[in-house]
Amino acid sequence: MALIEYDPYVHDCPSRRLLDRIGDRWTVLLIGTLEDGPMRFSQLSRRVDGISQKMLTQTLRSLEADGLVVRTAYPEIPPRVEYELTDLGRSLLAPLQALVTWASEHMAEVQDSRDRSQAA
Amino acid sequence: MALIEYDPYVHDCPSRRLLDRIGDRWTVLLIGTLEDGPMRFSQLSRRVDGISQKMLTQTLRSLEADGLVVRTAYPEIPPRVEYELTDLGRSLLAPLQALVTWASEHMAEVQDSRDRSQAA
DNA sequence: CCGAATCCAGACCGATACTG
DNA sequence: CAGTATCGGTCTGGATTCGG
Repeated sequence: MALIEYDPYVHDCPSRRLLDRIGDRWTVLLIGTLEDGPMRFSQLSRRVDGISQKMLTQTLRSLEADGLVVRTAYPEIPPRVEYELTDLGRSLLAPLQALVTWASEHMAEVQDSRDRSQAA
Repeated sequence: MALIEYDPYVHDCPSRRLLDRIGDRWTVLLIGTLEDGPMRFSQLSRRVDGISQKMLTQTLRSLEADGLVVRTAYPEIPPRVEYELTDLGRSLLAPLQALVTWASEHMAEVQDSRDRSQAA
């Protein structure tokens, strides 16, 4: 199978939509963090370094809408909300892992190349 | 190996930098197109639907800086320039393929989920 | 504790016009 | 053919403030 589908809607093919989804700054980090099991909002906030409350909320909502994460609110005082990967969400871990492995093996080369072209 | 590295630089880990790279609208489409072999600027322009000249140039320059693509200019009239994946660039095809496969298998579910939550 | 809502600076990117 | 330069709208996302 070719990597890209050459049709008039290539800019709207599944690959393109997936990349729209995971291409933002936080989605993959959140999925990777939730790999360890259900987690509360405040836990995620602490474990995902640098994320703002707004983006955490926003990204979780998107993941929920996409069916990758389930949100469970417990009607307690104080409120407790847990987020957990769905089966669909977990099925995305393997392909992401392939990318992460590539990154850990090759990003040094990429960085070297960047540095060299920066010098020029 | 965990998907995400939990250190103070999690927002700057290799995975993060890779995603910064391939997360934009065109990078993956270009790499996928160049899978078929060396290609000229105008060919790329035609095959990657919807890309503007500006973004094509810009994305190719980034890919070149990262060592994923080589640019070869032939001093002819009219000018001819060819772009080709490096070994490093080609090594990225497999992990990307894993993502594309996931997308083709599961994006319908994601879309359904989106539609349902949109209705609500 | 878990968010929602607002404001706003800056990045992104398409369109257009021009060049060797 | 293969770009470069510039303009301007859109979108992102951080900071802040407020609510249940």
